[in-house]
Amino acid sequence: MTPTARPGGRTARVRAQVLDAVRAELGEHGFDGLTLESVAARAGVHRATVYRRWGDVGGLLADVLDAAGDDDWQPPDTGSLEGDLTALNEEIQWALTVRPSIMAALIAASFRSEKAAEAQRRLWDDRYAQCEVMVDRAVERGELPPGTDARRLLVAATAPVYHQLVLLRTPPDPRLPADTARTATLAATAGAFTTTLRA
Amino acid sequence: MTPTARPGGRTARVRAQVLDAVRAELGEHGFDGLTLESVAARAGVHRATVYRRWGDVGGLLADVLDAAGDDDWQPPDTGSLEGDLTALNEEIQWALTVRPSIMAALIAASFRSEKAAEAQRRLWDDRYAQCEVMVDRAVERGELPPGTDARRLLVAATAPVYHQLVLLRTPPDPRLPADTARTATLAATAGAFTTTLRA
DNA sequence: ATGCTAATGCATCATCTGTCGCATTAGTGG
DNA sequence: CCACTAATGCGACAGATGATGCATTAGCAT
Repeated sequence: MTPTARPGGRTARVRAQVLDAVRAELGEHGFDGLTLESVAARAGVHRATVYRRWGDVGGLLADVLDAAGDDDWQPPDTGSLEGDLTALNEEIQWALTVRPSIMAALIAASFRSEKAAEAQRRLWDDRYAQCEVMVDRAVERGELPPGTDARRLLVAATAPVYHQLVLLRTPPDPRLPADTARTATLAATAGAFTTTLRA
Repeated sequence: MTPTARPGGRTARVRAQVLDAVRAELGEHGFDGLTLESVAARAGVHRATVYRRWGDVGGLLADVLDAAGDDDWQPPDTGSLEGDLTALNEEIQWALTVRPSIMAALIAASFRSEKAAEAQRRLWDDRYAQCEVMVDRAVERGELPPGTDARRLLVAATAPVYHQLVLLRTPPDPRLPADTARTATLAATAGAFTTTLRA
């Protein structure tokens, strides 16, 4: 949006109507049933407007994510690395299984829509960067050796959750977040992610 | 295919032409450029035939996978668990980055096509089941404690590779397969995947 | 209030995706 | 060889997706 854009009443109202419609359609019909036409109809907004402003389903989902505006999200801080990773994985599992799951839809859309892929990338970059503090705290507490590569640890801790729920499409298992967190913690404690231990 | 189907000359030839065309189109235009129309045109086969027989792009990719017929695939056997997991991850990394990557395309298509999703599921079930022998061997060698959950270990060892290459879309890193294998091995050695150690 | 223009609605068009009835060809068994 | 029918080609159609020119409405600055 350029500085001359009009965020006034109608523009904002259209956006709100459309994003509400996305959430409603996604909740009722799932990702497969989410079309630009159905969103426009439900929002009472003209198709051309939706195409012009959001481009494709991926663009819609990306904007739903933007509108959620989790700017105040904080990484978990439970007092232990394993607790932090478990809490983080619980959040991820929730985000992927809740109905409607914007996250799951965004991932699915990202294979077809550059807008969705970009939004996905930004979100993950932000979240992983923010979570690095969990690793810093663990090092300070003496739980982890200094020089632990935070990003690699975080990916190792969270990837199985995404893998099971998104790629393998297995039903959510309530133990998955904690199991995966424990695995990563054991590996990290053993120095799996320290850069100084690798020649 | 029912017992009365005709795998005779023309039917087999059409299939071969179409599957070759899929590979060629995927290699030249990527997943985004892969359409049923382009495949039919390139194969010199009528669109209606391709729709009838394969249904959608996912069906085409699933059949390419079937035709590859890796019935003789064996899990790696390097003499150590870490070596086996590293070799397995190298194969996965290769399969996801080679051009044309049937695997990457199948994953992308699986969010839109039940045929692709089903083919994906079967392939993963088969591969993970076949790889369990790697864990059995490690237990026999005394590398792992008895009662190690093979599936959980294999998912933990491979999920970061898929996560980085498929979901995060990061460029392939030649150290990724070995790093990830080492992480899973350290965790497994520490008992992360033993069912008896968890109350 | 007026002028300017961003944003939206409308109607229409083009292209893509998916399907279907009919005709033709190919493969099999007797 | 003939009969049967699975598989394919053809042409046409329907609906979905995406885009566009023009008209209208809305938001902002003066």
